[in-house]
Amino acid sequence: MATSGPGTRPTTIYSVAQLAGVSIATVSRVLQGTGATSPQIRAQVLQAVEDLEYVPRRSARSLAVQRHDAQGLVVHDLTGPYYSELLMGYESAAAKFGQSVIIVVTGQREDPEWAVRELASRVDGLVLANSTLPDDEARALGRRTPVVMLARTAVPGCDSVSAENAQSARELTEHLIAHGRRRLFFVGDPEGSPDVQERYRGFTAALSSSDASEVGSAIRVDFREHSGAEVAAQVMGHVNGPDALVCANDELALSTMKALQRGGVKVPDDIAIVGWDDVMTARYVSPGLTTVRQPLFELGRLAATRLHERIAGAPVAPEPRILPTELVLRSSCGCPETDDRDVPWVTS
Amino acid sequence: MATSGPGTRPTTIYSVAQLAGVSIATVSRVLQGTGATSPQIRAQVLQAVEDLEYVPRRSARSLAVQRHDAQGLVVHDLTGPYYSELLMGYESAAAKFGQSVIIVVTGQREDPEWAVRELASRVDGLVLANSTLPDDEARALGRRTPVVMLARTAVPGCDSVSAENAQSARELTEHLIAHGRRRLFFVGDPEGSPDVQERYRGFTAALSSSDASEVGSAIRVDFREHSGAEVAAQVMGHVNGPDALVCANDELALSTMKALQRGGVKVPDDIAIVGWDDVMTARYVSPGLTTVRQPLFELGRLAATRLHERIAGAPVAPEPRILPTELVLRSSCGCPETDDRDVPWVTS
DNA sequence: TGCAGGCTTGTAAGCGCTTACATAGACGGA
DNA sequence: TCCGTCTATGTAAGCGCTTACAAGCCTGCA
Repeated sequence: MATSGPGTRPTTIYSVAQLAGVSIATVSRVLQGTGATSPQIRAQVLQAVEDLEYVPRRSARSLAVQRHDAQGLVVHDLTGPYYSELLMGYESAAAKFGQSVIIVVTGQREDPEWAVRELASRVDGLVLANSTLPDDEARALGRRTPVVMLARTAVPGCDSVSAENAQSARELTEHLIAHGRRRLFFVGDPEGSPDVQERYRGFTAALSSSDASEVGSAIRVDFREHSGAEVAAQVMGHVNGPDALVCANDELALSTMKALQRGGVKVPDDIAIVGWDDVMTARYVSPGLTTVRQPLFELGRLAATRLHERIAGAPVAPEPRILPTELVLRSSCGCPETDDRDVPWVTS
Repeated sequence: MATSGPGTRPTTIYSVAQLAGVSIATVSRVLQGTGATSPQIRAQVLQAVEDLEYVPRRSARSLAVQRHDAQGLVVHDLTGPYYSELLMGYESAAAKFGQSVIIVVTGQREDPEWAVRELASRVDGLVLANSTLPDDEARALGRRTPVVMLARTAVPGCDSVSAENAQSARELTEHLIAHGRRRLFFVGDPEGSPDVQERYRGFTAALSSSDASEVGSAIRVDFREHSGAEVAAQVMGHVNGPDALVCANDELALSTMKALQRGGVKVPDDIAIVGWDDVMTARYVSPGLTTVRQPLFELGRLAATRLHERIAGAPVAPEPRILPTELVLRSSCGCPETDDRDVPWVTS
């Protein structure tokens, strides 16, 4: 029979106690399930709660118990399929632990550090993704609250989860070399993020232990889709241009591939192209894009889980947790076209 | 020189006051910028704040001022490009207002209503997307806290923002009819969401005011990518099957198209296919997918803005706010292949 | 010299909830 | 019948912050 119109004072634990004819302590005990209560009283309280549509104020509870039951997730941006799946994994795990998740996107912020500090004051712990805060700031945070690093280089005193990069990059590159490619270029900016840096490392490692002629330099461009045209222009100018492109992510790979095709270049005959992430588009284009699949959902889930453990008192894990990735061979690398029935519909 | 190791009591406004040699009220005033303070004292306080790395506890402040500076966003899931862009728009606007955003994904929850109630107790207002809570529950919430409906049918007493559906669906359908298509089917489940329902309405409206033979029934399948094969199977069985498919979203359209092509059906010659959302893949496949572009970023931003206004005391808008969508004609509908240079890289 | 009035600062009362501790019954054994 | 033990409930002291109000100080004018 909630009579909480606008203007009425909102219902508090006091209203409930009054209606049920008990003290607020009893109401609290009934609601928390802590302390013994007689069935009789419990029923009365529950009835009053229902009548009043009472929901305890989180802030009051947080203040009293010094706990927020919330986790903070700090990412640089949210564009692309990468983050939505990560976020799904994260949220679902957090939900399972009864934790809310508060998101901060630092990309466009004028003052990310402030935003994160403010965030830290309303959660029990933080997950920091790459390209959000500098390491020293992260470490400082780690001293005051549980922090889990996501897809970034480990920082002492903080947990860290990420997907494997260098090894898969190496395998991917070796795969291209096995296809007979010799003039391989890396596309993307290794300085841009630790992930890309690792991939570049794997790329050069594969090259240096092979007889591929070029030293595998990088075509440094921005991460996103619009860089493709730029790359294609650079590539098509050369007489002795690359015969294989290892791109830092799929968006880059796809847009480059499209720009090249539009310019009359045959993929993979003239140039092989591979990417990273296995976005949806990768399996729809022609030729299918060879790429590396990251367990994004799992990564998100793991981050949430680790943070929850830390919040619950677990010590910092000594070693970073690195999830394995998976080569997805389609035909942009030179492999024969397949039916690609292995679509990851049942990922999680 | 923060000495806040584990074990030390965390720094509060009291520590700061003590270190600065003033009362907590003064610290508060300096930090809030409310009330006059002498430059002298202010400097001392600020210094102490810095030394202690003090950040006010949000929960204490929220309790005192009865405000959270946070908004809740409730969505059914987060998969696909739809939500990531929406979320970007939402978060960026909220950040501009100094609001945190807490996300709840109802899709996998055992008890969404509880989750939302709990959410409501830690924010100043809520945005409810479609397929999350039933209308009556939404209305009930709207009575206790500002609520903005997102992409769902308007509920009296709540604001509402969404993208236009019926009219574009109608235009899309008429476009197919203009291409000479006569046996049009809708793919997707109109019962599934208000959005789809609207699109179906536009679809049938276009048909009934034309001479297209079929009455335009719907092939009812689930929203997501995996339904494509199912649709293709149904379609290919018929002798006099459809010559055009209007799909509820791009994932459905794309997977159906792929399955059909794999089965030897020519798109658009044998069957035209159109979708909805203009996901990234739509411009990479061949033939390019004709679809409808929704202003997702803008939609998110608008929702956040409207909610913020409501929280600030603005009254409920009498009319739902409906953003225009845009037909993106590529070639899966039968239009000649274009270069499709109009990629929306500069959307926002 | 005295005092009104404007600044600055301190005091203390909440905000709504949890929980340690006190208290009052109920029950059973001697 | 009395008392010790439990058990169910109430009392009240915080949690850390804001803010109305009181109080003290200084300035300038009569």
